[in-house]
Amino acid sequence: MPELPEVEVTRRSFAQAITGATVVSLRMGQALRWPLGCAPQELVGRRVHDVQRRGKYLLLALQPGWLLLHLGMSGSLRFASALPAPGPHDHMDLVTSAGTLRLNDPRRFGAVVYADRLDAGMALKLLGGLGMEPLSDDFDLSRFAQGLKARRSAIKTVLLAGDVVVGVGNIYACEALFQAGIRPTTRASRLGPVRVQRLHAAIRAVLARAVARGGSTLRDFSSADGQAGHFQREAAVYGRAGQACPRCAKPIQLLRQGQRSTYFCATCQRP
DNA sequence: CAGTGGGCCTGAGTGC
DNA sequence: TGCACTCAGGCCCACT
Repeated sequence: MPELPEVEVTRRSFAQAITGATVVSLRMGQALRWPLGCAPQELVGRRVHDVQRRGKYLLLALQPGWLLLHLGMSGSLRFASALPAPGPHDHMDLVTSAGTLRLNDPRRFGAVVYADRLDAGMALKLLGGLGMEPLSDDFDLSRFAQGLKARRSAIKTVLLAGDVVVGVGNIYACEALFQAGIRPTTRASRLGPVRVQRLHAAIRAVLARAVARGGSTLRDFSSADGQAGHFQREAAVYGRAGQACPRCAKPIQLLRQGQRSTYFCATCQRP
């Protein structure tokens, strides 16, 4: 489940290698979440001059234009000079002068979208509503507090929604709330300044550490150079229902919020 | 208007 | 062994 750390680790694993390369061809396989938005051959000859990230989107800066990539839930990228023939779940091969960027995504929740510019059309629709970047200076404590104050739903739901802060998926929402000592069901608007500050710091800390560990490999995530992540070994609560809380040794609880599993410690995380 | 829940997908896991 | 069923979850969108 690629969340922000996995997407960032993926970005770092091929950004340097592809920067400066020229698109040789683009092959699209089965339909993904949205259509590409242009004819694949239109991209031939364009130079890739940067690989950026916004939330869980990877943004390939072309000259001219942008290629937006989203890994959905089961997507992963590979970048190599030689790849085997594409399999049934390989939905994109971006062949460049430096190597081929391949998207593999069994569940096809991912997306590859071309946009002339980021501030119009489909790109604006996808990126326009995104919240603050948690690992950048953009993640301002007072704006975070303001954003939470305006929301009456459960804090975990607000984190997942991504319009206050981006990139915090189910795993890292559970972990950050544990680290901050906040019950996932607590209404966001009821968090006081001290707990908001703790949560702000916890989100940064959890995500930064996950990036440093190469992300979480729950099923089969790996970065574009094939490296698996290791953060899942350090998870305090996620996926550990019934096991001892690392802080107080009481059993970790599991509940459903929306359609999602929430893991928490009823002792360490206060409503 | 904010909030909630459905649907998209397929592979792994479970129970009979 | 094999089949039917459930679950995993990011994100858009229809609905309340």
